[in-house]
Amino acid sequence: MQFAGSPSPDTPRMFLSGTTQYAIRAVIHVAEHAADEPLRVDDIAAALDVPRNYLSKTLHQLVRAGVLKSGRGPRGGFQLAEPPDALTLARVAAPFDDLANRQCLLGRATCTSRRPCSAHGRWESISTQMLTFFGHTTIADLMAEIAERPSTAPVHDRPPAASLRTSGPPRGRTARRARAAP
Amino acid sequence: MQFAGSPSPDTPRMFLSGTTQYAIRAVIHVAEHAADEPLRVDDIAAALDVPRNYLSKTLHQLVRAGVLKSGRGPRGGFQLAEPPDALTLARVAAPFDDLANRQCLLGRATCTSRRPCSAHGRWESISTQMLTFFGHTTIADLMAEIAERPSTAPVHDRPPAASLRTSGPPRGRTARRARAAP
DNA sequence: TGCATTTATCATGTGGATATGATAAACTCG
DNA sequence: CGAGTTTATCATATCCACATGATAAATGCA
Repeated sequence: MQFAGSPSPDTPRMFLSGTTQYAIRAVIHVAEHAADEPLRVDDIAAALDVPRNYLSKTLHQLVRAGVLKSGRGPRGGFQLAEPPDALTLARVAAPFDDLANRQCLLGRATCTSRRPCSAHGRWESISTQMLTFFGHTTIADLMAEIAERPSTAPVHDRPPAASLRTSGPPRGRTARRARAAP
Repeated sequence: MQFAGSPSPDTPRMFLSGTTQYAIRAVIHVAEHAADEPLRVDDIAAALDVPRNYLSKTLHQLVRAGVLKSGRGPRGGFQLAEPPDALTLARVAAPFDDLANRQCLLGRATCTSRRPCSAHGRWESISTQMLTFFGHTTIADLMAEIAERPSTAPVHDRPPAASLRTSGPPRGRTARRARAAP
């Protein structure tokens, strides 16, 4: 099956907004790092290759949404506010994109669940599957396996990760970031 | 399951662009009318409750795409260029929204079919179903039954719809369009 | 032919998503 | 405390989807 070879717009319309994509990727990236060491915006932005200042604002929204924790100053940065298997994509996307509230496929003002339009029923099953996907898939599901660990083991049975900083040992701070300060 | 009660944006992001929605609805509306009488922009815009001039431009793009035919002057207007069961949603949407070319869910530049990102496989099956939906659903599938019809019958167990008009009896043509010209 | 009708095209406006740069505020540590 | 680091916030800038209004071009008909 091969859709019409029309001219079509340059940038295909994305399912998730750019900001939502940034948010999910950022949370995944944070989750893939040691939980006891916060990640700075600069590092996240560099890793994702997205604009730093814009990402900063986006991360802040995730903090307000309770997805991330943040701290300022030296040793500041971002950490997960909850374990990765508790963070669904819907939860991460919520501040930017209300996935649950997608309405009539054709934008008909008169289309309701009472009087659905002709496209409604046909689209609904797919639409429902999408909601389920975003509601059930968690950040843990999308994390790359870190270091040693049976490659496909579910994230569940991992040790509690030392209570997310707040008290852990200083841990060296071995010269990450070779950026020369001017 | 109940997504986070976040503030969330005012206008939920639509799956199809507004213009694509206009286009599909317009084509359905044209298809629901007698094939031998062109429909004017004013009538279509009024029926869909969308801005007239903008719709005009959109309809013209459908003409260039071979979905509609148009004529100017008195007795001008728009008609289908092909029978409704030959017009898939993908075909109608193509000039505005390249559905087939949706890329990585998370917008990752490095995500390819060779090296898919962690979200890729999980999303793919849903994504594929959407493509199939738009590639298989036709305008004929979405047309309201014209004239007499059992009011709430589910769409399934309906008789095959008599090869979808194209040759049925003229079916009345009772005084449409009562606009008094000034 | 001349006029009314209707689509085609052009010029421009508006709002939101995305992005940038500068400044303020909070935090750590010598 | 004071200096350096890092997030939080503010003030704009840009681009595109969507929209508006005016004008041009084509068509049918008296």
